[in-house]
Amino acid sequence: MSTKPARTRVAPSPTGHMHLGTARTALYCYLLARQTGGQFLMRLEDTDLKRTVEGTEQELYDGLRWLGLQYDEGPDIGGPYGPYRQTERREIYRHHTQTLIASGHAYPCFCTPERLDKVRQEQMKNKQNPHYDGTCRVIPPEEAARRVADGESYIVRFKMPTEGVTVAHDHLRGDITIENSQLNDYVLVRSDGLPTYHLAAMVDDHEMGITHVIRSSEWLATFPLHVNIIRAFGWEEPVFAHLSVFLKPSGKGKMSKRDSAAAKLDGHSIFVKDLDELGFTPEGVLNWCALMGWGVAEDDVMTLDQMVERFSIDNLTPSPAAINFQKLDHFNATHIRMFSTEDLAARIKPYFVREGLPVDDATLLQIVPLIRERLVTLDDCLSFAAFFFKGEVTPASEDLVAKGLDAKQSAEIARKSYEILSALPSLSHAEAEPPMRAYVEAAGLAPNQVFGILRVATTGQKVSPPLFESMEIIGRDKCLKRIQNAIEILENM
RNA sequence: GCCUCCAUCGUCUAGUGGCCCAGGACGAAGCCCUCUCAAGGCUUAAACCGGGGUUCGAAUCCCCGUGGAGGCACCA
Repeated sequence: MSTKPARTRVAPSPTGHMHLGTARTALYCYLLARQTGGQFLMRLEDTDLKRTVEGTEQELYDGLRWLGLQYDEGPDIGGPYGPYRQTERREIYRHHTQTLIASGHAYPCFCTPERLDKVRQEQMKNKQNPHYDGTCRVIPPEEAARRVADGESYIVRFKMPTEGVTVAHDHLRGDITIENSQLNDYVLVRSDGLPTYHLAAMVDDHEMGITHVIRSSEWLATFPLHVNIIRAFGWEEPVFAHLSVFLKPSGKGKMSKRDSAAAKLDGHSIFVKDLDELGFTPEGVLNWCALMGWGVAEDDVMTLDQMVERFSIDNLTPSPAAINFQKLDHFNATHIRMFSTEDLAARIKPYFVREGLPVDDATLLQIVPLIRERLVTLDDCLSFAAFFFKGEVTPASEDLVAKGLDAKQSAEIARKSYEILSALPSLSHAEAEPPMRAYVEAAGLAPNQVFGILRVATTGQKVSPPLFESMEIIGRDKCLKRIQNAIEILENM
C-alpha cells in the first residue's frame, strides 16, 4: 500500500451509456485516492465531437454519484486544475503541440484522408502492416511551417523513433517491450484542431498532477506511444495500471450489443443506469464489479469503506474476467440483508409509490423485516409486499385448493379457520398461531395444507412472507374479509 | 496477417519455490431447519492448459507449444 497521497482520475467519453468498465475504473481510482488521502477526479474526454451523444455527460455524473464515488474535482464541480472538460482546454493542447513540433518530436502532416486510405489499402493488399508511410515526416520544418501559415489543412503526427525498442512499465504486468519499428506516427491533433486521446490524456494527466493512471487494457497497444509522448516532453511518468477487460458471460469475447440485450431480458445489464432501474443497489454493484479484477482471499462481502481499507493496487489481476450476473444477484441480495430497516424501507418505498399503492411508513417499517432476506433486487418488494397495501386481493381459485384435498374439503378448512380467527380479538402473530396450530393437529392435517389456504386467501398469492406475521400487518378485519371471500370462491368451484 | 498481453475448480479468485494430495466466493448437488418462498447451518463434487527444463523440492522461475483476449482510425 502506497502511503503517499495519490491523485487518480476517471476519464470517460460522453459517447454512450455509462457501463461497468467505467464504474470499475472509477471505483479503483476512488479507493486508491481515499486510502492514501489523495484526490479522485473526473475528467470528460469529449474531443471527438462526432461521437458525442447528448445526455450521456449527465449520465456519467449521475452514475458516479449513484454509485457513491464522489469525485473531488470535475467538470460539473470545478477544481484547482480545471477546466476538466477537454474541449475547454484547446489552448493548453495547442501550446504543448507547439512544444513538441519545436523540439522535433512532432510534425504537421498534409496528407489527405483519401491518400491515406489508398496507402492503407495498398499495404493490406501487399500483406504489409497498415502504417503511415512517412511522406510528411521528411518535409523541412520551415516549409511545413510556411504551408501551415498559408492555411493548408493539416494534422499533427508524433515522430516515433524508428529504431530500437520502447520499454513501458505496467504495474500489473511489469515491463512491456516493443520494437519501435512496429509503432506508427500516430495522429496527435486532428484537422479540426482538437487533440486525439493520445495527446490530450498525456497532457492532462501531467497538468493535473495524476500519480496513478488506472485505465482499460484496451490502451495497452498504444501504451508505448504514450510513454514516448511523455518522455518527449521530459515529464515524469505516472504509475500505469491497465485493467483487464470484461468478457461476456460465456467467456468468449467482449460484451456486444446483442449480449447486452440478452442480459437485459434476463433482468441484468452492464449499464449503470439500467442496473439502478432493475433494482440493483450501488453497494451490490460496487462489490460485484470490484471483485472482477481484484483478488480478495476471503470475506469478499465489503462496503465501500471496507474496500477503501483493504484495497491494494498490487492485488489487481491482469487477465480478462467473464461477467457473472448470478454473482451480481448474490452480492445485491447480501447487501440488501445488511441494510437497516429504515434504510431499506426508504429504498423500496418508491416502488410502491410508482405502482400507485397507498404506502405508509409505519406499515412499511413492519414489513421490511419480513421481506428483507427474500429480496434479490429492490423491485422484488412488489411481489412480496404489494398485497399489504391493496384493498382486496384476487386469489386464483385453483390456488386455494390445498394439496391432496379437493375444493369442498378446502372450503371446510377455510370455514373452520374463519371460525377460529374471528373469535380472536386481534390477529397478532402470538394470538393467532397457537389455536391454528392446535386445529391443524386435531384435524390431522399438514400445516402446509391449512396455512397454504390461508396464505392464498389473505395474500392472494402462493408465495409470501410468513403467514401469521403477514396477517398481523394486514389486520383482523381485512384478513377475515379476505378469508370470507376465499370461502365463496371455493364453494362456487 | 502482424504486434502486445494473459493462462488455477463451470465462473470470479487466493497462492510470489517447501505451510497446497491447492484455500475462499458464486453457481451445482445432498442433508438439516421449515406454513410457501427465502435466509441460515452442515456436507459433497469441481482446477494448477500441454511438453520440456532449472532445483533436493514448482501452481509458483525459464523455454517451446497450445488456447484466449486486446489492438493495428483524423474513436476513445
